[in-house]
Amino acid sequence: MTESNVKQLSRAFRALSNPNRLQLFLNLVRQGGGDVSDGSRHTCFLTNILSNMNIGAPTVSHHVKELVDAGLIQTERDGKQLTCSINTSMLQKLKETLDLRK
Amino acid sequence: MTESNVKQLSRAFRALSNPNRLQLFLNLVRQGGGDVSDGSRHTCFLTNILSNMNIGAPTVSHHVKELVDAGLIQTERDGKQLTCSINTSMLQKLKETLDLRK
DNA sequence: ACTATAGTTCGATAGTTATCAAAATGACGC
DNA sequence: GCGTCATTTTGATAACTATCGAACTATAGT
Repeated sequence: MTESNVKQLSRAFRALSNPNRLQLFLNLVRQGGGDVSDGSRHTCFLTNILSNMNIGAPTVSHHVKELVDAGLIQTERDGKQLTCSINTSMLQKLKETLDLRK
Repeated sequence: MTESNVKQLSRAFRALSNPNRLQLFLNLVRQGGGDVSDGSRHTCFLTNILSNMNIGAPTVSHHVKELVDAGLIQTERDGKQLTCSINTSMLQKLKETLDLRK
């Protein structure tokens, strides 16, 4: 495992290390019902999330950016709103990292 | 998923969110060759780790404590040295959390 | 008891992070 | 172009973290 690989992984773990951000991410992941064939697309409605969680819009925006920077999701503007898609390959990498066998 | 569950998970992710600490943890995990039947026991030789990594003893000690507090490992004194065992059920939890199918 | 080795605790510091309120941007419909 | 909704940027602040050197504790061998 190279040093830069470790850095990348730790960055992703960091993105999941804040309770609110993890909750946000899990909302995305669990939300399912993706409108894209590979099932990786989920709508990400910041105001919606906002009403479910106890944090302000700027903070949500910040958290989304962190998740993007960590390579866990991508975002795309869709009119006034955002659409987020989960980066499944990064998820896979994280799971493999946590695997004892191998 | 309860709020306290999310907190617990985010805590574990946080423990893996520092490159040096993640490297340390991976060393333990990959080290294998456990001397215990379930394969979950690994020797954790802080001075050894110390020479492989570029951080001081107090810092290593701190990182180990963080991993313990996060529920990722347990430690036991064995003479002058430490023995660490991986908490496989916590690893399992983390992997499940990252699972899209659920 | 003395020494060497392994690890921990303490105190300090520089850097990072989560959060907010306020202001700014972008998109849409009228 | 104006108002409104959704999100972002900016600037500030309080809290947290990684790291170190120095001092400390614990264990084992002589």
